[in-house]
Formats: sequence, C-alpha cells, structure tokens
Amino acid sequence: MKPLDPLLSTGLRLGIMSLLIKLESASFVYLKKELHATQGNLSVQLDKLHQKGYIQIKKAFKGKYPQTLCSITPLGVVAFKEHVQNLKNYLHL
Amino acid sequence: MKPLDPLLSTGLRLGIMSLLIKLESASFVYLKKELHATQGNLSVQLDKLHQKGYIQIKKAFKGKYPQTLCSITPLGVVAFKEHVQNLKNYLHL
DNA sequence: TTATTTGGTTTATTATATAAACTGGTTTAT
DNA sequence: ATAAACCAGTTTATATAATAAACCAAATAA
Repeated sequence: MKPLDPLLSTGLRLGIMSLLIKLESASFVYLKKELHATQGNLSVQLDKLHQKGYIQIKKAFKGKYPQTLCSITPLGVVAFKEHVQNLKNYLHL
Repeated sequence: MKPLDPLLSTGLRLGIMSLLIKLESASFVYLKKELHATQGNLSVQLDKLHQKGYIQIKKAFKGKYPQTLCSITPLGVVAFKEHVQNLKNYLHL
C-alpha cells in the first residue's frame, strides 16, 4: 500500500484538481460555487496547489472586475493520475 | 460534488478501513506493519475510527502479550462504501 | 454619498496529524 | 537476580493544516 499524496487527500483540493483536469481552465468564482467553498479557504488551497506546481494561476480582468483563472499543469496531471491509480488499491476497484 | 468524509480522507485511516473491509479482523501489529504506521499515530487513528463507530476494538492476550484486535462495524462498511461511491465522482471512474 | 456587491487576500482560530516520550509487562543476557 | 533489550501499546506535546473571520480595493446601486 503506497502512501497517498496528502495534497490530494482533502475534499476541497481534490475537488479543485478534479474539475481542472476536466475543464483545463476555471475561474475562482466558478470553483467557489461548484465546490461550495468559502473564499478564504479556496484562496489558501489554490495557493498550496500552486506552490507545489500542480496548478497555474493567471490574474486578469473580466470587464472591470479582477478575475483569477486556474488551470492544471502537466505535473498536476501526473500527480492526479497517480493518485487515482494509488487510490484504487485502497478502494478495491 | 458531495463533500467527502474527512474521517476517510487521510491515507492511514483509509488504509485501515481498506484492510478491515477485506479481512474483517486485524491486529494492531498487523495494521502497523502493513500500513507502515508508527504506533502512536496508529493508536490515535484507530481511536478516532472507533469513536465514530466505524470499527470495533477488542483487547485480549495472545500468550502473555496483550493484543488489540480490530474489525469493521456495519456502520463502517456503509461509510466506506459511500465514500468509494462519492470518490468516483472526483476521480472520473 | 454612503451602502452594498464583487472578487478576492490576510490573519487568527481551531482542528488534525505526527512524533516523542511514557507505561506495563516479557524475554534475554550477565 | 538484575540490567538491558524487546513487545504492545497509550498519552502528551508539537508541528501542520483547515477553516472562519476580518480585511482590502474597486465597482455598482440606492
């Protein structure tokens, strides 16, 4: 039984990665609504994923409002897929 | 996306449940070796699973040494299976 | 113009995980 | 017989993480 990546073990961070691997890009606001997350928590968890190089963050403006756009990195894709493979051993799938 | 059960999100606790749902009974020592866990950590995590009613703990003696035997409860089985179903949405399985 | 809303970040609090130290007893070596 | 090492854990302390609360800056509405 291989140890699991703690960065992908919490619901919120796994949710972020789960969405980003499908969508390839999502805004802060979208993630917040989709994952029922608070702003503060989402901000912090995005930061952690970013610091580990799992996601990329681009800041821009949508009209007059700021917008934070997130996308998964190649490293993030690998980490997510490995995590899924690993989890299968735990879940008996 | 339903929120995930935090009690089943960490590697060690998920590992414990994963083994117990297969074996229906395992000793402290066996779990420790199988999951590469420290005694202290394993002790604490078993307690948490027990307090939530996910596992049962029996203390006995094996020869002259004490032995802690763990088994999953019906509630634990349900929780584990629901967690697996939930996770599938995150993992795209 | 002063509230309220949007889109966040930062800081503080709470909870969690892990490691270190301790307990209680057994076996082995001296 | 006594000390040292080992077995099977628990308790406590410390480090890390998750969450909530407070804050910031600008835009819009009343």
